[in-house]
Amino acid sequence: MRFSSQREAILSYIRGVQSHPTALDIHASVKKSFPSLSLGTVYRNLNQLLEHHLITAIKQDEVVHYDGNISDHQHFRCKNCDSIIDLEFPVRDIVLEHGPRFGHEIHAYELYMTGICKNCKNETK
Amino acid sequence: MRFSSQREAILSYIRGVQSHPTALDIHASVKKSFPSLSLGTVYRNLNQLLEHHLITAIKQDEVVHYDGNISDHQHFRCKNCDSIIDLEFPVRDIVLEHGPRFGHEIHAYELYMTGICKNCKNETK
DNA sequence: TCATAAACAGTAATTATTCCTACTTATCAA
DNA sequence: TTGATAAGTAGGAATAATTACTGTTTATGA
Repeated sequence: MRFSSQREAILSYIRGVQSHPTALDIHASVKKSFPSLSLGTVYRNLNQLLEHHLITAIKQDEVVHYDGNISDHQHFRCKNCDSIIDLEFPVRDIVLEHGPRFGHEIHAYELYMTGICKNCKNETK
Repeated sequence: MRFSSQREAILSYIRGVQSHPTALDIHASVKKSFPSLSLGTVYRNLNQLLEHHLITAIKQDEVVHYDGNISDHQHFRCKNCDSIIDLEFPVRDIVLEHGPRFGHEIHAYELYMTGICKNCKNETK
């Protein structure tokens, strides 16, 4: 995989934010420094970066969100403000403990939660 | 919510299979007994059934899959044969145990796994 | 420096899902 | 049992996220 300046800009943008941006978000932001950046290029690069495991995708929503944090963690989406928040649960442990008895080869897992985030909960009080 | 014959046919089809069908699958199958059934009707009913918690949706794939089993369970998708298999992990326990310390109100959770299923693993041996 | 494979921009195409409209049907009160 | 009406349906148009295509540009290794 080559590293074009567009690709680097896209990757460093994703790595630099906590917000789990969508392809459109990424396009809008990176376009500021690359005015000619096309949306197709964003998608192509996202797929390349995914294939090389440099980023991950969150697909539970209608739109795909991307995450530059590739450490083992989970996601929580607030139904009120729609933000996606990183959380850490010991999912790996229960997958390793209970997984083997089903007989399948489990390569990856993902725990996704929804509800009302701390901020929204306090605001409505 | 009224119960039209189409709606009943769609629900009983989903409840009667283990395969986690897509809207197209459901349309194709239920159309055999309701030749005039339109795809729009299938989608509208799926959304109604979801709202009333009579079915659940699996959104990790490119296409949405539907599940008539509303008990607490998890899903595993085989990357080889693409089938989705029900599994039971004690996810509820770790969400109840570790969830509260983050301060968010967790309403729902979903653990999704991918890998190679038992059958495909044995076939390639 | 050059050859070439990969990447790019721009645009067209695809596809799952939703929306819209006119018609039909289930339900419930009189 | 009959009407009124709100909900449901079929069929097709519209939407929107994503992918594919084309001709041009650029990164990389020899």
